[in-house]
Amino acid sequence: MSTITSIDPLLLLTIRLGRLVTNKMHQQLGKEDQHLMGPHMGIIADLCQQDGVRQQDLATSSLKDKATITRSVNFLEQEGLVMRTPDPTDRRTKRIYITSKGRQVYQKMLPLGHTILAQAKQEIEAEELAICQRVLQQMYNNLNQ
Amino acid sequence: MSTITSIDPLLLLTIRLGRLVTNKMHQQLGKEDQHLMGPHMGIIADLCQQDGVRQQDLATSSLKDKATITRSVNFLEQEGLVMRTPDPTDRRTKRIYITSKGRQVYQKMLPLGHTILAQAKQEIEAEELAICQRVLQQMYNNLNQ
DNA sequence: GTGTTTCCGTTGCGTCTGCAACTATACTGA
DNA sequence: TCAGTATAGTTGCAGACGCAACGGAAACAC
Repeated sequence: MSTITSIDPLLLLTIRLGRLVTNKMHQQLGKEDQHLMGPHMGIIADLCQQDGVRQQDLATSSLKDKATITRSVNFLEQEGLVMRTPDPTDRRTKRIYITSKGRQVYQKMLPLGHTILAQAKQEIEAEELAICQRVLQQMYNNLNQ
Repeated sequence: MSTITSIDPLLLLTIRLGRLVTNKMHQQLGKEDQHLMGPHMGIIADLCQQDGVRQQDLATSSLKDKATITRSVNFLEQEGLVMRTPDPTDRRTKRIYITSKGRQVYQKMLPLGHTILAQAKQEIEAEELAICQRVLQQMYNNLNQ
């Protein structure tokens, strides 16, 4: 992080907003669930939308290194939230499936997330939110070519 | 990071955009300067705008822990980019000043940053960029109360 | 077939990070 | 004045991360 985000106010905001949201989320979780929060939950959320993907897919969608994904999946597998199954046609790859316990945890996190989001977006017009999202997406695409 | 950013597309974008920009920045730096990039440069950028602040101030402005700032300032001091001087009226605090070498490094990073920013913002109307920034700021304020 | 290249996942290593505990100093109120 | 509290910075510790190197498996060349 940093250098460039310290130059440009818009990008600085993106970083700060992300940090702030994460902190809020963590505060409002019960002690027994805090160890589940954090970077691993992004994978759970991903899997709830598309199950049975490869670790490499999770890496690209989250913009993290595949090594990091390996370790996250290790953790989630130990916690019983996901399952690793070998791909029948390609012995290199492993397909990741979410378990029912994994879905439960996700359902538990969702309302918390929605509350924080509602607070963040209050008193902002829907149209302006849409523009904001479109601009960020465009910037991302511009850099990602 | 994550949980919530995986739920909300706008917040997911903020995280991804920040990561992408950092990666780009790092790619375009010469080998001998890459070790200067990274989280420490945010402090340099901060100091170029307001010199002689406390470490705690740097922590709050960057939303990082004061322990992290301590270690960053250690690094920057070793590299000769900043100076720690005791506060004359409060023996607990130390004032951080940027050195001329620090300013030089910052001036070196600036054009690189502007290039990447120009690429990111190309073909986006100024007005929409302004709206985007305003929305993010508002969301930040909403959460930060 | 064999050799080369490419891809998936794992592991080792170093860096960045926050939290908690600590020291030293400043402040506050009886 | 003195006890209690708050604050600035440091350090130990553990978690998360990326990069580089590796092994196994596929794909492609010839």
